[in-house]
Amino acid sequence: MATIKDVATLAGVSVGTVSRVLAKNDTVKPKLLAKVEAAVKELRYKPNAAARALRKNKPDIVGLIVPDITNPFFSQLAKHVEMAAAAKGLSVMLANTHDDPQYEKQQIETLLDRSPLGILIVSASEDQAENLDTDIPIVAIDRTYADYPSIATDHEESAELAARHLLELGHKRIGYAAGPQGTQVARSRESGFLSGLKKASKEFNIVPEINILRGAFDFESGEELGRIFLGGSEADRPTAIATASDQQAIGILRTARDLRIDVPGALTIVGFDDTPLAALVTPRITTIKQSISKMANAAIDAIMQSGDKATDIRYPGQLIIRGSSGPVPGRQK
Amino acid sequence: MATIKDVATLAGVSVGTVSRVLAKNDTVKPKLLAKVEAAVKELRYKPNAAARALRKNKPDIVGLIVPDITNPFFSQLAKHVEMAAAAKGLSVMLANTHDDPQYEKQQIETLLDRSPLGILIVSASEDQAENLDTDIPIVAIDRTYADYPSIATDHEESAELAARHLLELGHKRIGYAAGPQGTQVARSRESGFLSGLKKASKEFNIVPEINILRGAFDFESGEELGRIFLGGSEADRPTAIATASDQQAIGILRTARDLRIDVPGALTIVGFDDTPLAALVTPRITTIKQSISKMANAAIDAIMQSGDKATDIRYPGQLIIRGSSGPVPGRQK
DNA sequence: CTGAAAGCGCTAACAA
DNA sequence: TTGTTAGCGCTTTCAG
Repeated sequence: MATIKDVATLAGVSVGTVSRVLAKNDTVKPKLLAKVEAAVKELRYKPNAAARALRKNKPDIVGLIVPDITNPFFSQLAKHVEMAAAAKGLSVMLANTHDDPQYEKQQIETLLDRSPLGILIVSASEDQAENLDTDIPIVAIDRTYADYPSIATDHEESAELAARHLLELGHKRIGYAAGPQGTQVARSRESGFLSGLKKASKEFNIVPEINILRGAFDFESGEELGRIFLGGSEADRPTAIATASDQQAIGILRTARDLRIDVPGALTIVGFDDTPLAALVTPRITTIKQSISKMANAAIDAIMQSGDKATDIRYPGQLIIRGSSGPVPGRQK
Repeated sequence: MATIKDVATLAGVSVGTVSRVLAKNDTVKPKLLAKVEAAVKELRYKPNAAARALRKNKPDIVGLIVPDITNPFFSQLAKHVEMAAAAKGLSVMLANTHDDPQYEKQQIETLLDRSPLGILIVSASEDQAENLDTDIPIVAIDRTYADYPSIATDHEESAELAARHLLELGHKRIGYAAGPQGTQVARSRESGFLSGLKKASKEFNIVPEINILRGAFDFESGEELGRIFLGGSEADRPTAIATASDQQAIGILRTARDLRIDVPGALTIVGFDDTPLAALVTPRITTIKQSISKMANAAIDAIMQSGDKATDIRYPGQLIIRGSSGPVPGRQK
């Protein structure tokens, strides 16, 4: 590979001059400028990123750590992070933790070794995590991570939206499929749902019977919980189930279909996340949408500000009403 | 940030010695080694990646360029690439092209500027692309890219599997939802399906009537094509439709459901890719599975060999039979 | 406006 | 076994 020296020699100028034209420093005479540009072209010269980084000591990559890029929510996040980063001239380094705190630690270390501008993390270890021994700014997305600033949807408030929606539709026997209790995000959604129920209870004059079941965020867990929720007689089982994730919701939908329970006729289902999947199944799932692009942009901004003011940011979720939710059976439309 | 010099000073040794212990060079006396390690710890010393890269001139990142990380197939690919890379001590840089050849070019350029070990690309521009002006090894995955070696599923042969499956089930009126003709991969799958039909035609003694419709790979396109395929009378419309992607298959499934056409009772649907989605919908979709992890590993290997022997690799696809395919209506099970 | 030269932090000879 | 030192390719003073 050609170096800046080669270019300088070929153009008959000094390396300083070449560097100047590369930096678009306008203090170079047109004549020399042309010569240099010609030389650059001829030698197919590409400045060496490592040398530049070393000299300027200003990294232009950000690390993104997610539990599993295969999860639609995270892949959307990755996409938006990449876009937000690209808009600022940053590149993103991707790492998966496979939901393993041990592996997560390792991934963070190797990422840190690359001395990035900062690290964005959707943690698998959440609050058990300890603060890192580094000056590189770290910001948590979607969940918390140790004491680092976190940017997320207001899970509590968002889950309230779902609760309110169900009561508004007249549902009384309500199920809630919660996420793993080890995660802050699952706990927030659950408590938010409960408090939402309480608040809306007065407004709609309904005292709901609530049944909470807990599992993982994934599809299989949804199926499983669904079987428990829907195993009872028609008079016993919930007429509406809210969940902590779209995957759970879809799992429950499957179970409902297996049991020949009509959705939304006999059962209303509400998801969380608004993953693309939610709009693909039949019926399309009513869910809570998170502002992924806003979070991504805020995260990049936070990193670029070197995380000077380490403030948490919360974005409201948005209720997206689709085909999977309807009025309680027996009530006129 | 502390430098190697600081460590050397604190430990009372030379930078060379520090460098040696960092390199795990065993020619350092235990006494000094201990001192150095203590100093490293105390100063929280982290070697500077840029300086190291500059000096060694051996990059340890690979670039991965995909049209859209949000596409389940690509996110799975990204996951496996990341894993394969991590196993070799490499990190991966992610870039999306949003299916835009213009943007793709740009992404490649910025990636190239980071002088990675190599670049893995699932191209959006495919064969229209020109070879790049660089020595950095590039390998195409899933599709071709200019003249670079490509690692992919044998789309032709895999599509034949689908064709054979349909004929084996006794289907005669067959639809094929092809992908965009601008992509090699879509063309291969289509021609493979056709030739598979021809081959199996003798074996099963069926002369199929084939109807080909073309669209994008996505879900919406599937719905649209589905409406055309299934718009005719029951006697006219196909009893089986194979597709170029799972998304198309799911789109068609949706249409079928809207039209109250039973799957697989009245219509068999076969997808392609075996994305997680395929197993989530009802009924689960029969599809062709690609060996993503094998491709990812082969790609990383190819990059690490500096692409000396630029050979294409093709992996066979695998027919995954699930609920969306059944015998032609009227035939006994 | 341009050239010369001093490093950025690190590794790898080469000496000692 | 350890210290010294010459760069890796680039940017950026500082002179001129």
